[in-house]
Amino acid sequence: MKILDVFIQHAKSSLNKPFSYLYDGDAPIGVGYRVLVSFGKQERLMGFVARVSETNLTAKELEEANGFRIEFIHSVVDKEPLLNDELLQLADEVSQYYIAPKISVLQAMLPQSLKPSISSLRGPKIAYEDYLEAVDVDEDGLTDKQIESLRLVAKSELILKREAGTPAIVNALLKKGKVRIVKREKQRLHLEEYEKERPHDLNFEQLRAYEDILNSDKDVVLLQGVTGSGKTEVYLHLSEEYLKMGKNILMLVPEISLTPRMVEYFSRRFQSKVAILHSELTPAEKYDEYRRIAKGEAQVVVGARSAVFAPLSDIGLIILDEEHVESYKQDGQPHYHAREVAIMRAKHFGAKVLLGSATPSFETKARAMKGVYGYATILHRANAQELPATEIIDLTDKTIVDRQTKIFSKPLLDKMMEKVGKGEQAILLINRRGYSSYVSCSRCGHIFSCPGCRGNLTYHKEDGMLKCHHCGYVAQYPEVCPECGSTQIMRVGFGTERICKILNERFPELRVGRLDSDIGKVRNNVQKTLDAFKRHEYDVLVGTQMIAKGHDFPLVTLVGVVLADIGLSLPSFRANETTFELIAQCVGRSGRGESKGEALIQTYNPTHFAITLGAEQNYEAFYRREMQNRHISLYPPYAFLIAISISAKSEEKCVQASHALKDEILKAGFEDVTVLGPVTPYFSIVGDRHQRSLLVKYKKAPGIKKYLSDLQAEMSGKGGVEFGFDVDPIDY
DNA sequence: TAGACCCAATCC
DNA sequence: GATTGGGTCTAC
Repeated sequence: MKILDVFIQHAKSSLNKPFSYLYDGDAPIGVGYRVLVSFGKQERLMGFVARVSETNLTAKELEEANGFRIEFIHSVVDKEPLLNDELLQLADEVSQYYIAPKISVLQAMLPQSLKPSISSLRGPKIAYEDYLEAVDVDEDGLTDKQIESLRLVAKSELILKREAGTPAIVNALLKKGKVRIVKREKQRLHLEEYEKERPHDLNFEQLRAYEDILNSDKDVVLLQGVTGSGKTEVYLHLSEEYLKMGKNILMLVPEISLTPRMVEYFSRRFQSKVAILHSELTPAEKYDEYRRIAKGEAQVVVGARSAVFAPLSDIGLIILDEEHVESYKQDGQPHYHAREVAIMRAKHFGAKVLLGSATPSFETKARAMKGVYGYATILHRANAQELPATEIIDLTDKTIVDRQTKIFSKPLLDKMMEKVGKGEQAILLINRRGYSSYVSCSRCGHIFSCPGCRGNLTYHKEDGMLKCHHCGYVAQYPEVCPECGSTQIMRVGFGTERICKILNERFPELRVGRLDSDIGKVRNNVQKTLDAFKRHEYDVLVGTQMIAKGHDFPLVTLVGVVLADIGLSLPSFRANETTFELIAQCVGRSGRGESKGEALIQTYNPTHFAITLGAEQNYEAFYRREMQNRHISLYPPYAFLIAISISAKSEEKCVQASHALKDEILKAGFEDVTVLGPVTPYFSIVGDRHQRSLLVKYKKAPGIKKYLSDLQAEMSGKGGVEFGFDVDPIDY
């Protein structure tokens, strides 16, 4: 008889330990198999086998020896282990580094249909999907959420059922005959066949970088090349070299929308098989691709963050394009960073990691300067284009602001119309992160906020509703102010929607496209909008950071940053860095075709160094200057950070526990550890729990993660207090 | 005093 | 994460 040590599907710190089960069946079993088990009063849970041992004892003897009864598993789910030794070991390493429950790491590594979770059994083999079609758009007697959903369906002709709203809402609409179900065959991934293409010759600088990388004795190399310097060409030549050696390539891009382009590059260049892996594939597509890779049918894998876990073997080279981009760090648990995971994996294979960027993250740049990483540079644009002419526009000068629109300056509007008149295109960039517009009463100043989480509600023109970006609450747009009864309700601030509307009012003939995360929610819409822009169906594209990355639009000769300051006001030690990056990156977007580009940056802080140096694309000066700040205040890369979030139903308990935890850590006797806080985070209540956070800072504190992990195992869950970690947090 | 409601402990 | 059992609150 076998004893199986099993991790239960629930990713909770108090369950982050193996539970023992018995098995004496004939089906093969081992580490990396999933099993169905009962757990307490829960009849059917998924478990993941982490250890197998033989025993000669009977169930009864085992019960006496252990002091508790060991149950038999229900069944073995898999016919073979889900993960190989390399990936199992990686799961351990990631779980330890990020102080995250092991099961959460396994769940992040595997595609939906293979996750150690009971939901994976609903399987990817579904051939049909339910779509919705609007039948009757009369909104009488519907709830706000139902109206929102109905309007969405009506607007989109045919929409996936699960994208139209929660099942409860959609079912209510179905029952009332407002919408009906249309069945459509589920699309499997279709990879295009591309014509083969001969390698392009590298120019002098590219060649030198290529050789520097290839000959470097360092495992990790930073390739710092200005925007438009042809880093991709270097990636392709290096890949060719590694493919020739019989090694495989993992190619990571920061945004899902960048994968198709990269896949095309690789497919055109090599006859080798390319696989795609990212979170917007359907579960079935993802399952197919995952299996293909695991069976060794792919030599190149292209994908976003989670593709770093692709079951590719014999990896020779891992490339992270635009390595500084924040989206490489996962928001939720486990808070892993694809760059660090890539380095862990590369170590196992003896592979090389190539980090490419025009504006490297400070962590990477500092390591390259210290000689920990190798360093290669490309200082000039590939086609010897000049960098765009950049102008900073001071919005505090009221005479320069356009009276009608209030948010645009005259130079920006003039320049935009001039370019469009010449048949060229413009991009307007809005940095909305950490900033939301709101709706308020202009008589009494009442601000409409979300009853659930206190976030401000924002107005959405498309369906005329107020929405909470944080929790998804929806309400009708108010006729009168609930405080004073006034009807003078106004919308303050701006988002992409409003910018588009203002432009349309001011210039009705202008064709304006919009791209932001709201649009991005509907599958493939991002790509459609980008393609349409590329085909010149729009003159101007308004969008968030999404458009500042990677895409090549030859006709774009003007980039306007509508308000550059927003990032600066964020309460983060990275505020300057992200502001600089945004400006430098998007200035680089302009003028990639024949004609010289221009960039205009509107700001209330025209002399701030992050903005002036960003406009010049002077990374080195910015790096030197900002590194002094980091040094003085002891932030990365001069120190390591671990953010701890503490939550409890009672605010008092939460605060108490936070202080207790801080004292505990300080008492533990680590030499140079400081603990900041507790502070109240921006969203102080999530669900029905109050939140506080601590920040642990250290330069060198061996064993601190083990200590924190043990502390969590010991204290978590007691007294209704929970805590979780974010190692190397992005937004602090 | 039954039922509603909340909390904390437990799960192999 | 889900379930439960025991404690307290509350409505009649």
